[in-house]
Amino acid sequence: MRDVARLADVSVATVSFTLNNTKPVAPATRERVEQAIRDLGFRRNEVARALASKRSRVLAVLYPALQHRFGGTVVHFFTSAARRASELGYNLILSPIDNDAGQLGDLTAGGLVDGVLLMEVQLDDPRVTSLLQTGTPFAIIGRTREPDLLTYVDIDFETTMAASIEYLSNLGHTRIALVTGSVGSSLLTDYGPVVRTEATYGAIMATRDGDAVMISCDETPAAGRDAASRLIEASPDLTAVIVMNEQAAFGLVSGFRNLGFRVPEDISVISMSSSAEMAAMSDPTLTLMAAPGVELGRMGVDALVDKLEGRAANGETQVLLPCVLVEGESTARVREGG
Amino acid sequence: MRDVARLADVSVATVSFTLNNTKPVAPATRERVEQAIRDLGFRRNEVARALASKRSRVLAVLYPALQHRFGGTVVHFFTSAARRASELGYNLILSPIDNDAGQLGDLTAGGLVDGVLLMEVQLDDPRVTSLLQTGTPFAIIGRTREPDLLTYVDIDFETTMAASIEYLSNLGHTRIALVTGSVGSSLLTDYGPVVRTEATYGAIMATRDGDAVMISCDETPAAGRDAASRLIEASPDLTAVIVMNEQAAFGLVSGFRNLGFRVPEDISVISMSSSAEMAAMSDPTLTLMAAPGVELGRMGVDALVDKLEGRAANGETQVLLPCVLVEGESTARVREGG
DNA sequence: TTGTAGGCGTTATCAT
DNA sequence: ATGATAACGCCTACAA
Repeated sequence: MRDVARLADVSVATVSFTLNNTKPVAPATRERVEQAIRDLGFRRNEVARALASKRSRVLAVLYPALQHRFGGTVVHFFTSAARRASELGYNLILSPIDNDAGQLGDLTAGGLVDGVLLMEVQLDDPRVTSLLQTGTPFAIIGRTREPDLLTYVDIDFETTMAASIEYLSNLGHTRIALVTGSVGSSLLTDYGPVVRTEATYGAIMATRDGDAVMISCDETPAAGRDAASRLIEASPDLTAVIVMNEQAAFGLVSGFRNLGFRVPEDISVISMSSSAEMAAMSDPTLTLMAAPGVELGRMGVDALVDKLEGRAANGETQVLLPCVLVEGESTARVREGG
Repeated sequence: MRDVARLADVSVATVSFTLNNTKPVAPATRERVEQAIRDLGFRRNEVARALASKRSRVLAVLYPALQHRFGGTVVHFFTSAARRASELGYNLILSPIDNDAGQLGDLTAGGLVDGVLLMEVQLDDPRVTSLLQTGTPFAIIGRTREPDLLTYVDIDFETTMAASIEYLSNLGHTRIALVTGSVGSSLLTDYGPVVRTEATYGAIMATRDGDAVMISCDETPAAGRDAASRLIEASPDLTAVIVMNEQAAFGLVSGFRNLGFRVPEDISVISMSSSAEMAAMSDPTLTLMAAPGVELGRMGVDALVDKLEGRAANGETQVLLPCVLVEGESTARVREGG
C-alpha cells in the first residue's frame, strides 16, 4: 500500500480512503490510485485490515460434529452460506464442536471471528447462554424455547405440518400418522423440530376425525422398516404417513412393501423437511416438503451480517421459512373405502 | 498481553515466549505467567499474531459450488478436515468457487489464508496452474494427470477397482459391467476418478474371460434406471455390475427390478466410492466400497500443514487410500449356469 | 533467561 | 480533499 501511495503520488491514507469509500476522494486522484493498484497488482492485506479495524470479516458456523444429518440439505446450507458471506465480503469458517461446552470461547475470544452461526440448536441450548455471556454476535439456525430476543432463521414447522396434512386431506386421507426421528432418546424432548412438529400435528389432528398416531425411531433405514410394523400394529387402517426422518423414510417404504402394503396405492408417504436429492433416490420417489437449505444459509448470513454492521434496525431478525411441496410418486388419492 | 506481563512482572516478550514455547523460560517465571493468564482469562489475539508472524493459521478448502456430490462423504470430509485443522491449531474456511477462474486469487492474495485444499480436481485443472503461479501452498484432494511434483491425497481407484472385481470373481461372477457417472458430457474425459476407474476396469477385464462393458450416465436415479435397460441390452447375460455413481446406483437396482431381474439373485450390484449412509438407504442395501472421506480430510490437512510448517521432509506428500468393502444385500454368489 | 524496541500493513483521528 | 501519524496486539531479532 505504501508502494501504491508512492506510485500514485498520494498518502497511504488516501489510498485507504479510495479503497474503502470511507471519505470523499477527488475523481482525478481516485483514478490515479486505481491505476496504480492495477499496475502493481496490489491486494490489500486482510489481516492487517482486520487488526486495525477490529473486524476480521470472518464468520464461523458451529455445528455438532457427531449426530449430524447427512442429507443434501447440510451441503446446500454450507455452500449457500459461504457464497452469501463471500458476496458480502466475509469468509466462513467451519467449526464442528464435540461437546456442548465452552470450546466455542476459543474461537471468538481469539478475535478471529466476528460472529457465529449456530446450527442444530436445542430448545434449551447451553451454547446460546455461553454466547450471550461472552457477548458474541450470533444468529441461530433453529429456535430455542424462548427465541423472542434472539436472531434466528428457522424452518416453519408449524406451517409445513399444516400444509402436509392439508395436502393429504385433499387426497381424501383422514388416518394420517406421524413418524419423527430420534438419536438415542435424550434429544427427543429438547429438539425443536420434533417438538414443534409433534405439537402442531397433535393440535391439527385434534380438530379432525382421525386419531393422532405418532411414533419415533432412530435415523436409519432399518429403524424405518421396524417403524412400519409398529405403525400398522398401532393403526391397522391408516392410509397416510408423514415422516420427519429422512433416513427412516426409505425404510418405511420398504417396510410397508414387505408387509404387503403398496406405496402409494395403499399408503401414502410424505417426507417432511427432506432434500430433493434424497427423495428422488427412493423407488417410488418420495413426495416431500423440501427443506429450504439454500435460503436458510443465505438468510442466516444476512441476519448475522446485518447485526454485525449495526443494520439490525428494529430488534432482532427473525425468519421462518416453510418447506415447499415437491410431488413424487409416494402419495396418491386414498383408495376406495379407505 | 501487556496486562498479563504487568501482573506477572515480566515483559511482554516473556509472555510471548512462554505462550509459544519459542524460547526457554525459567519454570518459576512460566508459572507466574500462566497464573496471570488464568487470572485475567487472557486470550491472545489471533489476528495480531497472524499479522506479526505472517501466518494466519487459516486453511481454505476450495470446492466447486455447483456439480457437487451430495453424499455423506462430503460432510464427512469437511468435518474431518475441520477437526484435524483445529487439532493442529488451524481454522478451515469454506470456499465454494463457481468458475474455474481466478477468484481464488482473492483469497490467498489477501493474506488471510496460509494454504489451500483443492477438491474435485480435474486431470488438467486450471486452478492448479494458478496456484502454482501465485506460489500458494496447496494440497490436492484427487490427482491431476501428472501429479508427481504435487502434494495430493486421493482415493486409490486402481486398487479399489481390483478389489471389487476380485470380490465379485470370488462369488463366481465373470460377466461384470461398469457404470460410471457424468455431469453433462464435458467432464467425462477429464475427470480422474472416472478415467482411472475405467482404465483399470478395462485392463483387468482384458486379462479375463468376460467382455468389458462400460456405460456412463448422469448422476441421478432416473438415469440409473435408464442405464439398467441399456446394460441389459448391451449384455443380456451379465451377472454383476460395479457402479461408481452413487445416485444412479439406486436407479439401477429399481431399473433391474422393473425389468424382471432380481438383485442380488440374478444380478449383483456393488457401489464403488460411495458412503455407508447412502448405501444403507437402498432396499436391498447396497454392498459398497466405502469412500474414506474421514481419512481424506484428515490426511489432506496433515499434508498441507506439513508443507506449511516446512515439515514436508522428502519432497511432496502423496497418499492413496483404497475404499473399504462393506458387504450389503446387493451381492450374492452367481446363480447356477450364470 | 529475560528485556527493549522495531516492525507487520491497515485504519482512523486530527490536522491542514 | 488530502496528509501525518498514532494505534491495533503480537512477534522477534538484538541486547543485556
